Amino acid sequence: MASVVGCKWWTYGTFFLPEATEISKMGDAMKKERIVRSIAELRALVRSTGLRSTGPRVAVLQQLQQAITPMSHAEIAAALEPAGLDRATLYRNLIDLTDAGLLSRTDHGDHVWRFELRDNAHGQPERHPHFTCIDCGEVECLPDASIEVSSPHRAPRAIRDNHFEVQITGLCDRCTA
Amino acid sequence: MASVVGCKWWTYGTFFLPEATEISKMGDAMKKERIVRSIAELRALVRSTGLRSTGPRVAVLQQLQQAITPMSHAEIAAALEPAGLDRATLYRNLIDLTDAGLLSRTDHGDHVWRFELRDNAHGQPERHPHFTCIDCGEVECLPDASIEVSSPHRAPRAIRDNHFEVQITGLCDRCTA
DNA sequence: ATGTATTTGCAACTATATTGTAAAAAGATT
DNA sequence: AATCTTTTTACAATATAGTTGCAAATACAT
Repeated sequence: MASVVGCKWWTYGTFFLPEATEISKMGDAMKKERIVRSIAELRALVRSTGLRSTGPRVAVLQQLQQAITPMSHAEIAAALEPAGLDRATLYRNLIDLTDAGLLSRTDHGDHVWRFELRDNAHGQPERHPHFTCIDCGEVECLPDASIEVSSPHRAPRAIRDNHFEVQITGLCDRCTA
Repeated sequence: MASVVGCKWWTYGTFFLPEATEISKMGDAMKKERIVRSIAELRALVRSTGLRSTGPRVAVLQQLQQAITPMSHAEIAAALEPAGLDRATLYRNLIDLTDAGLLSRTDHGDHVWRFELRDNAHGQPERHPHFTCIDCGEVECLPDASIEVSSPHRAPRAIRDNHFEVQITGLCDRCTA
């Protein structure tokens, strides 16, 4: 008799996200921007992109909306594998949700892909620069206003048109001390 | 009788670098900064760091001093493996030369480590921002003056102290068209 | 020339990410 | 609610990137 295997995601809700990330650590600016969506809203959000609303996808979105910084595949897997999520499925979902425009996938200078919930609230996707510590790897969100990119002659048009992402690397305060 | 294997690097010189990268593609600013060192100078440079001057190391430096943009491990390997350089040796040398301060290792936002000759000519290591195309992956060096980072309250100290690297991603002119 | 520590080349290995697939689930239709 | 079609999942197998172990070869100080 075959052992019972299969999807453990037939329940949407409480058993996801065993450890909630501490939202209290967020800066005020980040807190203000944050929109916390219900399970039903997340399901609708997924379906609005044409993708089907599945347990793993909602769990990923719910995890990321609780995160205070972009999360790597490994970090998300650590949070959701205990509940039965498959690593390959997670990879595919992260790519699918990114292609669908719900997530952004960035390499913050430390050679690790990190995923972040995109806030498309105001039509234009919200954007802010990130600071990554070259020592401990911690990623910090910076206010948008902190970077001024001038456009010298010969600079790519994307810079002149303000269509770009900025990534800063250095030693964080904790690792400097 | 054992087959003849071993180091093919006993000759320093001409047979390295089968295809020279086109220096003519460089912008004027980059050209001006460029210092082209002889084999003897490169050997001395390596030894000045405490590392031994070996064929593979000099070949790597010579390759990078001809490159107009940072090069990935794969690109360097493609250039030097035909001459007999081992992949693992290349990995180790890139790390060693980086640790010694002769190279910089950066991820330009596309999840590929790239290496660049550092110009320590004026005591302070030269630094400039990079622009990486999110479509074709091409990396472009930008003039240092093009980025202005203001330091808002709560920003990491490294930003205030001007100790950081800047990486910009977007669509390059070719991929925009 | 000789001796010693470093470095190389090769192979084995780990970690990270992708692909193939049968079975299961989502959502549309009845 | 039952059925149907397409998408998605879970597991396995595979690919890719990077690291480690070690005997032989090399660099370079003496």
